[in-house]
Formats: sequence, structure tokens, C-alpha cells
Amino acid sequence: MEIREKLLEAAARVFGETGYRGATTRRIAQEAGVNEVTLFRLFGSKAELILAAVHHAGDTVPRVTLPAEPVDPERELTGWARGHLRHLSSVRALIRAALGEPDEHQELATCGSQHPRRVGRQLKEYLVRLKELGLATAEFDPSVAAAMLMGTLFSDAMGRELMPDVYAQTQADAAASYVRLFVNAIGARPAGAVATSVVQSR
Amino acid sequence: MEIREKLLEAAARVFGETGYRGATTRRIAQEAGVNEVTLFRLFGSKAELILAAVHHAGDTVPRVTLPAEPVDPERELTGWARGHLRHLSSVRALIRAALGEPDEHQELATCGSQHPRRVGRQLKEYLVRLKELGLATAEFDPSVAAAMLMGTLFSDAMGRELMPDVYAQTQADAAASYVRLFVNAIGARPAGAVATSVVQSR
DNA sequence: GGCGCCTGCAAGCAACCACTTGCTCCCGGC
DNA sequence: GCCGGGAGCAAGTGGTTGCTTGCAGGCGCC
Repeated sequence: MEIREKLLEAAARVFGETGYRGATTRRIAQEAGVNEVTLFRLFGSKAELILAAVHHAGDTVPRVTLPAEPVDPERELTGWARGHLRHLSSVRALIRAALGEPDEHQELATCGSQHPRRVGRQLKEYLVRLKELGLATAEFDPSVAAAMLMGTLFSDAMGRELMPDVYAQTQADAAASYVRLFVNAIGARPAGAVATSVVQSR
Repeated sequence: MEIREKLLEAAARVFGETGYRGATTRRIAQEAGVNEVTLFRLFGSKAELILAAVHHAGDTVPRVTLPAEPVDPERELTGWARGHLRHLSSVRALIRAALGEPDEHQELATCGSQHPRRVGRQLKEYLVRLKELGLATAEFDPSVAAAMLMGTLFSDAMGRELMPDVYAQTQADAAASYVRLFVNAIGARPAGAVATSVVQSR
């Protein structure tokens, strides 16, 4: 692997583990197996290196997609939620470190917020389409609903290891449970289903 | 105000703004209007001061409560959600700083997670009671549902200022919208309501 | 008055930080 | 052969950090 890339990955890893101030150039260089001086020759300064590392990490995320034409909302959303949740967990350390940085490094947080922002927009458009197709019959604001599901997954990814008692299910099962509740919330059902009436018993 | 208390509040504020490493003893002392030496004489070390400050901040949180005997789930949950969301926002900086700290300061995060854990348990018990009373008729796991609502509020508090385009509503309105969706999700209705059937149109 | 106790002030310590300089070595292209 | 550029190594710079020391002043209590 190229020296540049080794430094970028080491920087992202160390930054995720220890934060900006904790990510010393010595430690990054050592972790990358590269001389510290080389780090400065390639990136100029610590600030530029870490910013480049965060951007680099943001560029290499897998794409999780929702279909443009919904057919089975619960199934599609479940697959999507599992993928998104898995991705969030994999970059959990980085997100937490970036969020914890003071305002002077706000570029880190804004850079890291680009991806969830895109994903959220995609989810919202999917929900709009669900309504248009009559596959989601409850009254709801797609933006708010999207924020709700995105927020649920985000919090799961952030808090799961910290509060294992709260998150008892496996991640994949939890994603499915969230989606089931969400599908209830927006009154969604598969395209093939006939118009049914849900009778609240008792 | 006592010198001890001034130091605790300044420490919490500076720690929230700049993180552990950024919260230098010089700056904390200056912010508190106290000599730096006094800080060490009172608390022994920076680590003990900041830990005490986080505990102190956690002790002085307002209690947001749910009734033991639900009557009108949407109304009760909306009030509760608004209160909880307002509280989360007020300690947002502290939470983000504590979450961003490396594992070596994990006590900070665990200390900070005590309160949401308690609140989550309370919410879960409320949901259990809703089911027992037949006020929530959908099939759902109270733990998962509680995690979903708590996570939604948590993410709102953390992300609102970072992504204002995603969170267009005011906080109070957003809380009400979340709760409305949530009420849909768990099939809840007021105690006085007769058993109704929700017909999915189309 | 005298005795503790708390606090402030000035100075300093060793450790660590980001970053620089000057040098050597090695390896590919001519 | 040799030459230029990328990389390593040793050493050092000025600045900041957590923490300590020594000393002086104020304030209550006997």
C-alpha cells in the first residue's frame, strides 16, 4: 500500500480512538509504520492530514440504496436499515470523535454529516413515493418520519456498546424491529395487499 | 457561590466546549475566576476535577416524569418528550464531549449514560402498562419501542444544530410529531376512546 | 495577640507537543 | 556511472501542559 494511504488510514483510526488532540503526529506515523517527518512532508500539517483522512474515510463508504419504485415497504426498508446500521456501526468511533471536537474543528463534523444528510434525503423521497402510491396511508410528514428512523438507527449505532442492556437484540434483529414499528407508524403495506382494515381489538 | 462549585461548573463548561484534553487546568481556573493552584489543592488532579464536574452536572438534572397510570398516551408522551428533548439539548455539549472521549476515560461516558438509562427504563415501564391496559394494541416489544423513541429524541438533540435543514420544525413541534408517529406505531389511543377500526383507504 | 486555614501570586519543573533542519541512503531513469 | 527525488534518522526549536514549591495576605476563633 502507498505511504500516503497508510498515513490516511492510520490517521483516521487514531483520530477515531483518541480525538484530535490525542491523535499525535508521532502516534499516527508510528501506527502507519512511517517516519514522522514524512508525514509533514506529504501533508504539511497535522490539521490537513486529519481533514484529508476524514474525507478519505467518507469517500470509501458503501452505498445503501432504496428502490425508486417501492413494492414491499417493510422488506425494502428492513434491508436498507440493516445496511445503514451496519455502516454506522463501522464508523462509530470516527463519528463520535468528530462530534466531540470543539467548534474550531467544525469542518470535521460537517464533512461527516454529508453522508447521513444524503441518505436521509433518499429515505425521505422514498417515503414521499410511498404516499403517492398509496402504500403509506397514515398522515405524516416524510421529513419528520425520515428523521425518526435515521435517528433511531444512529442512536442504536452510537449507544449499543455503551448500553448493552438497552440494546438486547442483535443489530440485524433490532433493525427489523425498528422498521416494523416504523411501518406501523406510517401505515405502510405491500403493493399487492388488498385494502384491509386493521381492527384494534378490545 | 462557593469556590468549589465555581470550579465544578467551569470545568463542565470548558470540558463540554473543548473535550478532556482541551480543557486545560489553566483555562478552567481562569473561567472560574480562581487561581490554578487552588484547583489542584481542592481536587488533587485534573482527572478528578473533571470526573467530579460530570457527576455534578448529572446530579442537577430536572426530573421528567410519566404517570404511573396512563390516561391519554399521546398527550402524556408529548409532554414527556418535550421535557426530555429540552434537557438533552441543554447538555448536548457535555454529551458530545463525553462520547468523543477515548476508552481511557470511559467512566465519563458511563456516568453520563446513567440518566438516559433510567429515563429509558421508565418509558419502557410506561409502555408495558399501556399494553396491560389495552391502550396500545399493536404487537411490539416495549424495550425496542422505548429505544426507538429515546433514540429519535437523542439524535434530534445531537444533530439539530449541525443539520438545520434536516430539522426544520421547532424542537417542541418536532417532539409532538415524533410522538404522533410513535403513537401510531404502537397503536395507542386515549383511555376514553371506544374501540375503533382504522380503515386503510384506497 | 496568636494560631490555623484558606487563598492568591510568581516561578519553575519535566514531559510532551507540532514542526524544522541537515544529513544519509536507496532506487529508478538516463 | 550518475543524478534526482522520495524516504529515513537524529537532533533540536519554541510553546504548552499538568503539577509543584515557596511565600505572603486575609479572616475567623481561642
